[in-house]
Amino acid sequence: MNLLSEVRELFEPALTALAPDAATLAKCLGTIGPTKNPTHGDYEAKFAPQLAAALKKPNSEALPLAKQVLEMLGDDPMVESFGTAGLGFINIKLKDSWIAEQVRLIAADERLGVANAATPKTFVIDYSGPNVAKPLHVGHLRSTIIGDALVRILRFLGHTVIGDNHLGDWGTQFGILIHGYKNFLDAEAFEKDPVRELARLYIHIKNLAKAGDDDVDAAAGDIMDACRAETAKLHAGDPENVALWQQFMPHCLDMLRPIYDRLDVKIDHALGESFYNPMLPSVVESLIAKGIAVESNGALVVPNAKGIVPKPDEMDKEEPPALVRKRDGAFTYTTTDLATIQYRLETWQPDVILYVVDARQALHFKTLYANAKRWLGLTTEMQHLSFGSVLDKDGKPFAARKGGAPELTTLLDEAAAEGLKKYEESLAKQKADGHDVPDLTDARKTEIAEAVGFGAVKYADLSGNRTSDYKFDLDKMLATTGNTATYMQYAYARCRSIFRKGNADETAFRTDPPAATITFPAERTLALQLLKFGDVLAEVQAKYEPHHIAAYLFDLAQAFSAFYEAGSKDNSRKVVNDTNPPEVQASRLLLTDLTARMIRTALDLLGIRTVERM
RNA sequence: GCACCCGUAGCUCAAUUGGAUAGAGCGUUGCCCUCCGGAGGCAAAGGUUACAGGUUCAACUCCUGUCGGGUGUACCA
Repeated sequence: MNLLSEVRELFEPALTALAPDAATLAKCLGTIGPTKNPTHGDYEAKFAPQLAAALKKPNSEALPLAKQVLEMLGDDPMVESFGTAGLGFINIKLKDSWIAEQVRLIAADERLGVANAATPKTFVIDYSGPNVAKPLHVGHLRSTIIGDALVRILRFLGHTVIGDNHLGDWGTQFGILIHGYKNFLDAEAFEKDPVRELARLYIHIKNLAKAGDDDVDAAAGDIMDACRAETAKLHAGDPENVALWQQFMPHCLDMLRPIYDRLDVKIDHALGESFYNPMLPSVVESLIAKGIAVESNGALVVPNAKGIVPKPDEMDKEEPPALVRKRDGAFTYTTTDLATIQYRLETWQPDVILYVVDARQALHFKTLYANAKRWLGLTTEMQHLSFGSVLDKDGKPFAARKGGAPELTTLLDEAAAEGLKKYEESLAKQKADGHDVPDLTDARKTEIAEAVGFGAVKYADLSGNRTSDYKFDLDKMLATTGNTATYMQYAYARCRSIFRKGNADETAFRTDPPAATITFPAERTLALQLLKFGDVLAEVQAKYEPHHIAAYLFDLAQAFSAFYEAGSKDNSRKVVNDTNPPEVQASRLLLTDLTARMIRTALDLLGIRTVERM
């Protein structure tokens, strides 16, 4: 079920006959879409002015052209009526009976009418990628959440998706840990809880270094040099430091695991920088052999896009080259990323590689792609899906200066606490209003609290398409009214409750659904909205923009609310009402159950949980 | 200096990628539970889409310039 495609197919024969070339045809079909303004009907086609222009006809010919197209179409079981307006815009109203029948069809489908991709592809999605030696903070959230949603969505659409967590497990942060371990270790604490002690050491060193920055203690300023020296020794294969790295790594991964678990994020692979370390010398050799990398200033570089290596004093006019080996012989992240691309191509043969990484690395990915292309001659689509960096409530960057970004663990704790608070408030209110509400077990309450709290945090990331910076505002993030995950979760629980009240056989409704009928406007709006899920997923896939799902869900939940509210003013419009004809009640229960399934499926694609009661 | 991203209601964000009257949520104001779940619904107020030009039947969207914010600018990743 792809509603938009079906509408476009209606017009395709006529437009093919009239359009002078394929480009015009595609452009004309592209103007067909859902209406913004409901008075214009359900769908609209705005190709007439463009088609007239392509045919070198004056604008006054657009409206007659639109009418000519409509005459070529004839009748269709889908369409109630066509209309034309203004310059030649065509308005399309779908037939109620057709909508109702489509609803019944998608209800019988496990996939809710969403077709598998016509040409399944293999995707590698590179996301999350934290530096493992330090506690995660909110800045790591976006990549993890957006990447996870894309994995879920593309997989649902029938693609092969490989998620890869490109851990930062080989950098300076380990020098910090090693230096800390050698100089500031609390052996007893390390024995008891290595994860906590490593985190403490990291923060301790950073604080010392920070003090040095402010010239409070000049000697402390040298501490980062000491850490860098430890990093260099590690990379040079110093046995003691390598042994420490091997000792630390499992603990570092232990720090990450609970966070991913709480977020319901499972990443297929975690091939970090260290994994590629052994391959780097051969990458560089190959770059030299193919004449791609050249020596400059003692370092080994790949020339910039213009094919030149600017001299140091020209660097402010020309783009810099990409450094693949430093003067001291160490490799860079460009080298690692090239090795990573090569490994991914050989191992998975992907059609597409997506990087979910913040916008500051835009230039790096641009040159990386160009260089990988020259080096490997790859045709694989590579795309950097960028997003802005984290700002504080006042819009200032979370600089390393003061405070810094809150830790993720703390954020998740607060989110769950807030979820619990909201639940208990709601519970108290319902009791005060004389409702008979069952006391749930603590386990159930925790389930609700986490669904609500974590859902709120995720939704904050997934409901917007901002490529600009991300303003971190805990209160807004955890809001549970309005356009939030909670609103959708609540709508779900309410659908489930109403369906239970209808006392109908759920399984039958999902395998051999009753006929749907449309009896009032809000019911029609809901039914039509249910048919649009496939269109939305197609759009999400085309642009890798999950936020359209959030917009869809909000529209759906609102459509359901309006459908439901209609019953509070008019008993004949209630979903469950024994005085209504049985087939009317069955149809409304079908819409209710289908709404619930749709919300649950769509939230699941965003990685957000639902609960049966809340 | 150069390059990239961004600027939409008081705040946070949408806008079918050039289409009809720029839409939501929060906040503000006023309504709606004799209840099929009020974590809800209805309504009002709030806009020269940063500014100035240009392109065309049509511009938040494309082009040029200005202002403001962010980021990047080879030996950190």
